[in-house]
Amino acid sequence: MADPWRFSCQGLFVWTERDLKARIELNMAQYNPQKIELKWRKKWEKEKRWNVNLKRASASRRKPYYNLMMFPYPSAEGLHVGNVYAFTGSDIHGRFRRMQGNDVFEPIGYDAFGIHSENFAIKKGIHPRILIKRNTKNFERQLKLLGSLFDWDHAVDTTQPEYYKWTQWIFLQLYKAGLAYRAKASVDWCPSCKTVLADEQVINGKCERCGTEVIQKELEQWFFRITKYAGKLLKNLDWIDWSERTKIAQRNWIGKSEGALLNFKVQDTKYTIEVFTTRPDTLFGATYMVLAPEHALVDQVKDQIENLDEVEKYRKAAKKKNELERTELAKEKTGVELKGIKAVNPANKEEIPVYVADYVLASYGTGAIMAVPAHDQRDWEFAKKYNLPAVQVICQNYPEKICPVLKEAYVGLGHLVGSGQFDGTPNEKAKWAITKFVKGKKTAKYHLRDWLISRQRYWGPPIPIVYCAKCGSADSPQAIPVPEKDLPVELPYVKNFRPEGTGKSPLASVKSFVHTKCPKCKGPAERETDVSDTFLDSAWYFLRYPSTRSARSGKAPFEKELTKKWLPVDMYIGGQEHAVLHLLYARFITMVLHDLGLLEFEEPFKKFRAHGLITKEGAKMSKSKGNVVNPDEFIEKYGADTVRMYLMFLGPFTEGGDWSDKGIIGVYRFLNRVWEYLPELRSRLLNDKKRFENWKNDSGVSFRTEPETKIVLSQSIKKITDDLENLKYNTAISQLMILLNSFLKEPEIDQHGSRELGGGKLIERADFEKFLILLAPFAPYITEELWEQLGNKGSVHDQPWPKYDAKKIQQERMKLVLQVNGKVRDVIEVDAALGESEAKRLILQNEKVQKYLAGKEPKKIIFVPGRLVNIVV
RNA sequence: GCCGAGGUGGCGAAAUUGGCAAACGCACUAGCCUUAGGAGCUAGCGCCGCAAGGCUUGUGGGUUCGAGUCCCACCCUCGGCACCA
Repeated sequence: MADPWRFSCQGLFVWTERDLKARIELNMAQYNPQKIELKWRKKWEKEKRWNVNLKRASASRRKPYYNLMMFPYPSAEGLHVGNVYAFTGSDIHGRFRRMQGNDVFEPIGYDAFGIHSENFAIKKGIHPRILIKRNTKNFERQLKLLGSLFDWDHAVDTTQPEYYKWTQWIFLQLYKAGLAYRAKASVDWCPSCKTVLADEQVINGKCERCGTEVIQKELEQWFFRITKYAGKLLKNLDWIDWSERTKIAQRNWIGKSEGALLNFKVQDTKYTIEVFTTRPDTLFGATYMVLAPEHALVDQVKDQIENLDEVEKYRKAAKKKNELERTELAKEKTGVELKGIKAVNPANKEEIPVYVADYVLASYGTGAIMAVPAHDQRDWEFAKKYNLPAVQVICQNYPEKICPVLKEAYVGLGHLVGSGQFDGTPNEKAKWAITKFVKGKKTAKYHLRDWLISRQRYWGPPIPIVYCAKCGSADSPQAIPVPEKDLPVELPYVKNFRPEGTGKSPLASVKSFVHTKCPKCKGPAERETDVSDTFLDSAWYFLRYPSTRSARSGKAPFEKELTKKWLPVDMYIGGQEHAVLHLLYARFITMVLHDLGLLEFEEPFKKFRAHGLITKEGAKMSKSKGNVVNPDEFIEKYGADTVRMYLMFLGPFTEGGDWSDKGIIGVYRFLNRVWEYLPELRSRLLNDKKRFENWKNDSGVSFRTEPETKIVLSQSIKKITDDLENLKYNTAISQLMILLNSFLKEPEIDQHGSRELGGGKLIERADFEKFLILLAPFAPYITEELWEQLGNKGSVHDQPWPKYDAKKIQQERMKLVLQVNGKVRDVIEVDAALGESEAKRLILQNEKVQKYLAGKEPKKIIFVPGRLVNIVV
């Protein structure tokens, strides 16, 4: 074997002059990332270098590890730096796990359905099918530059019939389980996107996508009963290993409140008003009631309302208002009394008036409230305006019985007053006592609403439902699910894919699509023309990845064996912005499939970590601001290794960072130094070897002390390993820089064989190899090239993760800080094992310290082993 | 209003969790090298001060031998939710 780096005695390496010359020539060439990255990319692609055999991956030796990143939406602009940031951070984690001995499956795909693609297609006048194909191709090219572990054989595209067939199949499973239902409801409608939106897609009353104010529309829509899972979605948050921030966001979104359902009889009718309240303890203070304008009771007792005209006018006006107007912060509350209608407070049997007012929402609780002006600020304001009495029933001064006169609602703790037999009870305790007293029901309500999945758009999977007038009636045709064997319901190619704003999808005008046969009675029937929400596509894609190549991929969405082996996902990395959308929906769908016996787990992602945001000059990147960083440009200039490392170096991965076009040069310089270190290492090993031999022959002394570099190396292995484990890539990179600097600074052996008498200092080839291994997850290309140039067989990426020598981290000598009254006065070098008495002796002797003591007697001396001594005077 | 994250040099940021504040890098300054440099190398670089020395982690207080880190009060920035009864 012509390995010029043959191992020799004393841990040194020798090689022939001829070999050395060839190597030096080769390596003197400048670092050319484009060249080496192309070389390895080609090779890796050809070999499908990172693909794992999903079936064969065995738990016995290499454990399967499913490393998932949020799949991108392939935009026309191409890969965003934010994408590169997320994917690199995730890939480094995958590479780290791989080197630690796991079989890592790292798939990628495209979330290509949805309004964003469609809106862009409309703007450009290009059909989304053509556009997405183009974008996807460009994305693939860019993604391949990054040097990630992607398994391209398992790529997924949500717009392909073989994928959305199963999205539709999932809809059918939910339908069969009674979890998908159609209902007429007042829903959020975006006039610009011309479609309904899910609750989660309305931000401050505006459309999440285009920022247009949403309006309310009464439409018949498909919903998923996610509220049925509210309890479980909330409870499981207690044990899943997710970023705490994300969990809190989900908890807030699910928004559980504990309270009671109470019934108020409506005088002279058969009706009762049911209210939900979190404050049943204040029931004696309820002086009126409020119904949401949409509340059914208004219609039921119409005949008895004396001012029906006024009431109807108010209801109509309320209906016209959009969400924003209705929830306007500073807005004054309005309402109308239902004259002639009285309700009875079940606690004290008093008759109280009933109002309709739009500050009460139909969509929460029961759509009706009991108003307690003394203890609720909103009720207080309303009562003040309409001269309604406020009766204080919670007193903070109990038992003094002198309650301060209220200037606003008192919402704090206290004891009950004016509440009959409950007087004197602490209010928390009174809650359930009063509930019981009036035969109410303790219950919990959630902020979470059912997931509205219908979209009146073109670019999505058609909802697999057929409406049959014969099975139902002409007025209300029956909804018949498309049989599973007839899936997919293919999305037809439609020339005019623009939404009309009629409340119907563009598919409604495609006769060949709409007219079909009823699967049940075979009579003529019409298809559902809405498509489903993009978030349904992405709610299950991670289940599909492992199974795309399986023989049964056409027969089942995910194969049992593969799913068992690879899921749930071991690590999921993605943006915090999906905390309540995608992540909640994915959990919900997984839970449903679990309950249907299709999955063995109910939580899809064992571990989730949210990465931070990349900004430019402190601002979020956006086209309108013109501060978008194009990763292509920088990859071309500096190479992917540099771009990867620079992004990770910016700041903690979980917090993001600020991109600077200038700062990237620092990392590029670092990689250049790494590159140029190789020839230096060679010449140095040769010189050191010769000098070492001379010196050894002369003196006969052997090495005693460890070179500084060895200590730094051990410290670095520990630090980098810990940092990778915690996604602290920025400090891991700084440690790699420190390690290289340490190599560069390590003095050569001088002519006498040693830099210092008796202390040989040598850098070994193995040290540099360890450095390359540590660097490999961050910069996969350059490390592989240098690994090869070192004459090594195999790949740096197949090396086991280095272990460190715990003993070497502990230095023999250490710096001891000397303090007087907590202020540092000197730092001295001492033996690491220094004891307390010796330390005290040293500090008292110290010249500088004595100056500050000024002859005063020390009151106390504190010794912290391994760190400092402090004298208190 | 509620929930969350944060405030450290000119800039991005570190700080083994209570023990040398500013690691690592960018920018900057000086010198070397070079025909040249938006290349490389060496050194310097929180603030005040000629120096000795003093001061410094949003503000004010506290605990401690010792606080960027813990406690109390307040100010500011960013993100999310928001008439949720």
